[in-house]
Amino acid sequence: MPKIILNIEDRIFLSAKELFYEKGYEQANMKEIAKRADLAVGTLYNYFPNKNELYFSVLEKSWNGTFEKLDQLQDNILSEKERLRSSIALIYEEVVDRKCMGVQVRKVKDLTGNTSIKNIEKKILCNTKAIFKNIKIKKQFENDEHMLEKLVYSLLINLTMLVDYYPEDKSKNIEYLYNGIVGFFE
Amino acid sequence: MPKIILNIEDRIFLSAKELFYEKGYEQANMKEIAKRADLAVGTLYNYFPNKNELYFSVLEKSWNGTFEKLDQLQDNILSEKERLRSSIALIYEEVVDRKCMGVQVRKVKDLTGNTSIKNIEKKILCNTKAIFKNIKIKKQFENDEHMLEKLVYSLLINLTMLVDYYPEDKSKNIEYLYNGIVGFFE
Amino acid sequence: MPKIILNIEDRIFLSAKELFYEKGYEQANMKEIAKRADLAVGTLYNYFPNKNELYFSVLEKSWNGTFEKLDQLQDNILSEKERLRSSIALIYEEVVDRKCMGVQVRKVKDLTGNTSIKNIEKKILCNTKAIFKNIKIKKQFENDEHMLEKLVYSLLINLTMLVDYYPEDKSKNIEYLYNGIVGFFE
Amino acid sequence: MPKIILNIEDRIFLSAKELFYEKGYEQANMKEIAKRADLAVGTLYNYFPNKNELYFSVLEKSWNGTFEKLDQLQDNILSEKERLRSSIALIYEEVVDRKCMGVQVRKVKDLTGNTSIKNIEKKILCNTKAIFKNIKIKKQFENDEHMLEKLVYSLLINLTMLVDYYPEDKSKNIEYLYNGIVGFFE
DNA sequence: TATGAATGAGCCTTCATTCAT
DNA sequence: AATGAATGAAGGCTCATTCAT
Repeated sequence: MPKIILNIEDRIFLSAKELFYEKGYEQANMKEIAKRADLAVGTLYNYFPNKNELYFSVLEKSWNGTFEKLDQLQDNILSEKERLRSSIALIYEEVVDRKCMGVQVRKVKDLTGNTSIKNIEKKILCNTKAIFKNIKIKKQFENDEHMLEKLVYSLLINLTMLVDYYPEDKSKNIEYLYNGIVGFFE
Repeated sequence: MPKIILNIEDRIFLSAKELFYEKGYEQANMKEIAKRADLAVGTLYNYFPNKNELYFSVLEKSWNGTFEKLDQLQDNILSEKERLRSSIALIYEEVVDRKCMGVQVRKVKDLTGNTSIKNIEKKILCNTKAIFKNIKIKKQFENDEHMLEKLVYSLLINLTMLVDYYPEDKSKNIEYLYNGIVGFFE
Repeated sequence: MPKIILNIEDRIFLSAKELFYEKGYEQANMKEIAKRADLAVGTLYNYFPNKNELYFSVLEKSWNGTFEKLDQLQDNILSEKERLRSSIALIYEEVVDRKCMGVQVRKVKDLTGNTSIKNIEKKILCNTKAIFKNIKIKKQFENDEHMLEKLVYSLLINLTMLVDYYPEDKSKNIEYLYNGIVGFFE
Repeated sequence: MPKIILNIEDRIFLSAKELFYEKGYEQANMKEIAKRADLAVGTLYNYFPNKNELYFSVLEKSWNGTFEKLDQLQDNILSEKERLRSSIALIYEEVVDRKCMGVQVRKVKDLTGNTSIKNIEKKILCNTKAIFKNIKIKKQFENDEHMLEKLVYSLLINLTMLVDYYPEDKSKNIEYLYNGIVGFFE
């Protein structure tokens, strides 16, 4: 298989994604991101105005790819529960293979006055909620208006944790996630 | 009620706990920790060799308090499920009221070569596992040897997320956490 | 009136002059100079070896234009004092309308080891001195061998200051400058 | 004479004043200011929040010293013209000996939104104007409402120029400055 | 022992200059 | 000859840590 030569923006994207994923926002630094992308620091700034926006761009773009695949999946002719399981499996693989970045972004500095973070979260929330479409929540939880949101956040952070702590357990992890969710549905 | 005069170590502990909790490891800085403890920066270094170890000490001590209370709870004469619910409620209150610091510590710098983090995680794991004592896991999950660990981590990160995102929902949040777990038990 | 199409060198000259005049040497940057000249940065370097020499070239050329006009003025059949007043008025208008760059160039970086600055100053000095031709200095200042030079520098920096601080006061400013000088002549 | 050991603030003040004087705002850099003061960069920031405010503080303090001496001079029992000459001589010596910083501060970046510059200029203007107290302007200039201001600025920039270009000419320079001004008075 | 000013490595960012196209 | 993306040295500033008092 021929080695794919990435264009510069993709190289920055990949390098930044890896480093933000490995070290988190604070520990990752621009010099190292540039180095890993085999570029000079200045070049990063031709594509992104600063570290903060690079972070959010990477975060968003990294999720956008996942959302597209998720969208396609929702059109499949599967039972609701089967679709849910497949969706979880898909997100799981995305996080593992593409090192999708975390959801717990609240503690990251946001120089735009927290609008960037809020927007990204909203988007992630919105897109991931779709996997619960047509599934009915148990009566006892109907009075919790944030139920779906909680399930989304819960799914995502549990998934991140499992990938991080038990990287070998793929199928068991997916089963775990699925089971943690269906308990809330009829 | 007389104001309790805390000794210096406790003052550092409290101040550091608050700031690490509010701002996270990176954004919290030693000068501010000292200031809030009404001490000089140098004094911090008489009690803790550096910021990193201060962080881990605070993290550990902060959990130790919770573990003690958790221990006492396990001796109560309650049904297993009731004990579980109470335990979850207890941890929830600890995190909210006493500003217990997070579990997701993997991304924090660890100058000891990650031994500190590992140790603390092990301890948290071990102590929290106790809340599942005598509860039987569903057959279908018996082959997952890390099941209990996963439940612990899951409980703790979900709890942190709920406290962070839905601070007003206390009782619903506890119900959510409880339900997310019992689904794995018979 | 047809738009005059300037050649590249003139476009650079104009753009650079404007920006150096508006922002000073440090704050003006090559990218913006290129942009205003509707050129690529690289093109600037085909005409001038670096920012520093561009600056001095522009400075010199900018004064050359003024010197030519000044030269023509000296041939007029006017009384000495009238010629002096007209010369001052001419320089004043040059600085205002054509955004002639300043004289106080000593504090600007000079990569040539200050030879460029010295040369330009000498030239400005020499050419501006001409406006004092045939005018006799008062006895009491005859022993100051730099008298004429001082008058030139003084005229130029005062002029710059007046244009900068009191841009609305044109005729009063010229009167001020004239009066500041004639006091030294018989 | 014993070497005076300056306290840190004075060392910063002196070092910064020298460098700003020699190189101007842009060319002077914090590392070098620190080095010349035999201090670490961080120390500068314990005394001044940033380069910009350091500059303005130095500028202001540097003039304040001069103003005090100027004040004392105004009380002397001298004729108006003699007082004027002495005042000019005093300012001249200040600029030479103490490397008083320039007045032409307009082109310096002002992060406070130009309020700092405006305030300092106003102060310099106000204090230096005092040397013209009780001296009557010639009729022909009475209609120029900025006359005194212009004379102040003019005096100061001419002085700076003379010190810069003809450092050896002290007494002739003072004579030049005096003469350039009295021409505007009766 | 407590203090807090001094330290300086290290970070983000800018911008004059280069060079492959 | 013109282009403009890539380069990387250099600058301002922060903050964990030290150490003289």
